[in-house]
Amino acid sequence: MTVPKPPMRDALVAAAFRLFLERGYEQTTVDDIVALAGVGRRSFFRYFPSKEDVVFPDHERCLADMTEFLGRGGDEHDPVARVCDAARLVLRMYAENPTFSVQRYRLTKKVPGLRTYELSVVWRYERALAEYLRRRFAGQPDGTLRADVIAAAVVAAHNNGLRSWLRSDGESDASAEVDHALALVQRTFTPSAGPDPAEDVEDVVVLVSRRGAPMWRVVQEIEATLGHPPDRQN
Amino acid sequence: MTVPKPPMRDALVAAAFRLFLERGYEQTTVDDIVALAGVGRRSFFRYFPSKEDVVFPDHERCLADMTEFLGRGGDEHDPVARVCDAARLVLRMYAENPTFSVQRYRLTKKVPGLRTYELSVVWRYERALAEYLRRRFAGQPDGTLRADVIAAAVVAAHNNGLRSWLRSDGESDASAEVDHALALVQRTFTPSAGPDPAEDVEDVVVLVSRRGAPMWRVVQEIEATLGHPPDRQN
DNA sequence: GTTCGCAGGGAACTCAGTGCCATGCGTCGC
DNA sequence: GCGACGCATGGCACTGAGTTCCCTGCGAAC
Repeated sequence: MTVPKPPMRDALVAAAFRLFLERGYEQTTVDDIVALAGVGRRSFFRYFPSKEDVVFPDHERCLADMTEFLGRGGDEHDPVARVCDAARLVLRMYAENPTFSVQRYRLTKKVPGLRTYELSVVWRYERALAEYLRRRFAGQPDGTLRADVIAAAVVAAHNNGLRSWLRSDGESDASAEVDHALALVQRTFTPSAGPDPAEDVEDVVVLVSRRGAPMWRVVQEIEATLGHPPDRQN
Repeated sequence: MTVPKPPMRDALVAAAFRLFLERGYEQTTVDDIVALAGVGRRSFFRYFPSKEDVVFPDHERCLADMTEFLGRGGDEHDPVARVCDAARLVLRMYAENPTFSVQRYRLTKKVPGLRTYELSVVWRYERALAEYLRRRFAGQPDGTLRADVIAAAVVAAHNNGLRSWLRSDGESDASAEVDHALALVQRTFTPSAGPDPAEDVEDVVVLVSRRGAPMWRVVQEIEATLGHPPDRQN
């Protein structure tokens, strides 16, 4: 894998952020960065495909981590809980370098180009989650639709918590914020999570009489059958 | 407002798409476009801030329409239903020019730069929806969180239906696809004020053997049992 | 007719990103 | 020890997007 870290890459990131912070992103040219880092211009683009990439130096690795996390099974767990855990990987990356994350947040908030770039990164996370859910929901009615919607909701909740933390300059409790946000999503999409500590589930047997009934009605019926009420809102 | 349509703008769009389709987006330079349209290069950037903008010539107007739609009251309706209706404005714009929309879809699917640009456009729609919901949910616990999540879910559902329609080359029923997708979201987030359209649902009978099973597993079983989308409301 | 305003044209510039090749440097084979 | 090879880096020139500044033509107003 990535055995030792290339020093040049880090030097470029450091130089870039120094200049971005003191004179702004758009006012800084790639030539400025490489001059400060003392390397050739061509080398910059060897490490970063574009000027924007230097602002998000670790997202590529994080995305790979998430893909790997979702790739290795976990199919015995609730799919929604699984993607929530996957989202927490991103939070962890942000939380590893609070000051860096806050600085970057301020940058992306100001510069439209960086905001757009960030969107494309977030989109890739969302697609990874959605693809996983699509696999888990394969064959189910509206499987891909539910997968897309849940993935989007998870990402939105995660970002809501994350940004709340970033706005506090990293003072608040990032995990608590995101956990709270993700809990809401999980509650919403896991149809009335009752005693959830899932163990042996082989012996689930279901009988539904009326095939034409709407799904939400079926769920309601199940909830009534199981005995715990659908704890709506809070 | 925009009294008569500027002919030059349309000429540029037409010329651009001719070239994009026959030789690809990245293989077409702005100089190629203005040469074909018979206008000066400078004029292109007067009408479109960037090369990408020529691919989405009407989104700016649509976004203004949505903002206006959400701006004028409607506060007596269900907020979720309201943003769903707002999302349908976008669908309508796509449906107005099916062939154009399908061509553009194929382009954006291939070209990463256009995909990214589209994301930034979609993001602005999502923000408009979220801002509206934040206003509606102001003062409520987790108001902004719920606003962000619901906006994301609505956009995801809309896009799911929209893309399904685009993939069918505009043959399927766009409204039906999107209505179906948005209905799922609305059902999920509207605090279940009872069975909504409530028709023949009395005869749903369910039997679940194992009470300790996780809810998601039960639902999965039900869906497998039903084997088909149970709630296709035509 | 002169003047004002404005839509468009055009040259020249900045800067991101790419392709090509030279250079330096360490390692391996002999 | 010596050439061969691979690899990281630097240098340079080129394309193409986007911008700045200024020119031209044309219609309306006075």
